[in-house]
Amino acid sequence: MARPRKFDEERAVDAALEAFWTAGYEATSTQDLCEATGLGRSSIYNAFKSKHDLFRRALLRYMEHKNENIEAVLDSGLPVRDKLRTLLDAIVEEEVLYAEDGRGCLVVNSCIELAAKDADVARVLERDYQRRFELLKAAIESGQRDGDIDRAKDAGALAHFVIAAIGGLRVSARAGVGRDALEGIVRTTLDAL
Amino acid sequence: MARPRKFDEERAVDAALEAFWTAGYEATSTQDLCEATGLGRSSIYNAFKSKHDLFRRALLRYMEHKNENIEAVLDSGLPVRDKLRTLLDAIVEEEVLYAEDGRGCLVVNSCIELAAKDADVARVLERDYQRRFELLKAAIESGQRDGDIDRAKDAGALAHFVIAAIGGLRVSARAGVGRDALEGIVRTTLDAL
DNA sequence: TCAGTTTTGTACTGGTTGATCTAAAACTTC
DNA sequence: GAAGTTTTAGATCAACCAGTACAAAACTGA
Repeated sequence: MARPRKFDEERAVDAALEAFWTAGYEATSTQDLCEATGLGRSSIYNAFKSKHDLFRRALLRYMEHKNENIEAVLDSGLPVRDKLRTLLDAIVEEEVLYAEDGRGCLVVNSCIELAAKDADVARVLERDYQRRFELLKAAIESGQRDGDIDRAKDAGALAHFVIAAIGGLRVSARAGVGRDALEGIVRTTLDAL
Repeated sequence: MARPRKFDEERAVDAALEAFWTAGYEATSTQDLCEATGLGRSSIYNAFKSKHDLFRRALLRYMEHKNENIEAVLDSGLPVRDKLRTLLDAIVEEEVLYAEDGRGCLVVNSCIELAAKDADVARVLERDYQRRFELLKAAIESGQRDGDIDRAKDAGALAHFVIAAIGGLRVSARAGVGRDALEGIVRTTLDAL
């Protein structure tokens, strides 16, 4: 039919993700995106409608990847408390690791940078939150059936609490809190369940 | 000596704060700052070294104001748990209120937007964290002496936990979580102490 | 081989960015 | 009222912004 594309669209999204992740949406210029993807302006604007559209794709990809990891942990046969501990420990590990190149979590970053002024992104973030909420709530309810978590407690409230704890962990990490203190926060959070 | 200034520097910082608060550092242009303060370019650059310097001043002012409020609550004669409940309830109130014009907390916003790439701002944020940490730790220790909080627990760890909870509340609020769920998070947080 | 189609490289758009320069205006002190 | 000092207004700076226009290149199917 016609001239074929020389690049893989998914790869390009991944590269763009890397750029947005490290610098944020506003601070990433289209030039940066060209350099990160190795593509020319035309190729990018031909494959994606706009910088905003490319960001949306990158964000969705990030969420997909992150949620797969979460599901993997929650689908394991471990007792709930261990599942949640694994999840929270991973956040600490990640933040301590990322602290060096200073990128944090793209979802949290986007909540702060964009949710208020970008209705489109806000909708994506809200849907992602809902998905994580359902996953966590189901895990907690299952833990209640197993007797690992007090049945008198509201599983939904606990799920919201765990998600908030993760966000808090990430903000604190960016504020300069060290590994030990972060691990303390994880312990206190788990004690609350 | 010379021509006197026609404007109040503090007022200008306040106006700039308002602008940075609503849009973030990067997204606020020097033109926006001129309009927000009602000053000309020259006046701003004469009084402040740069956009960055003005932001720093605005951020410090915001912190000062916020910390005054926190100290006022912690200095009240209330039992610790009530102090902390007051603090957390105020966050929910604030976030639900701000959700309409969508600005959130400038400290949290700056942690996410700038801490990683602006060593200067990072230092300011770290010092602010430390200050809030000390205030909370002291309040919790006092609560332990009163018998309101389990003495076996580490006051420092609890203080870190409370700060993280506040950050988490703010991120969740920006992700679209509603008042009821936020209040649930507050309840769970208080139960953990 | 050639018509048809898509991708790609390059130049360019109008607009905005943070910051500076110059000179006039405004004030104090002597 | 003049000398000296600072603030102000407005023009201006090069650099960069997201996005587009256009034509050459590269491929497919006939």
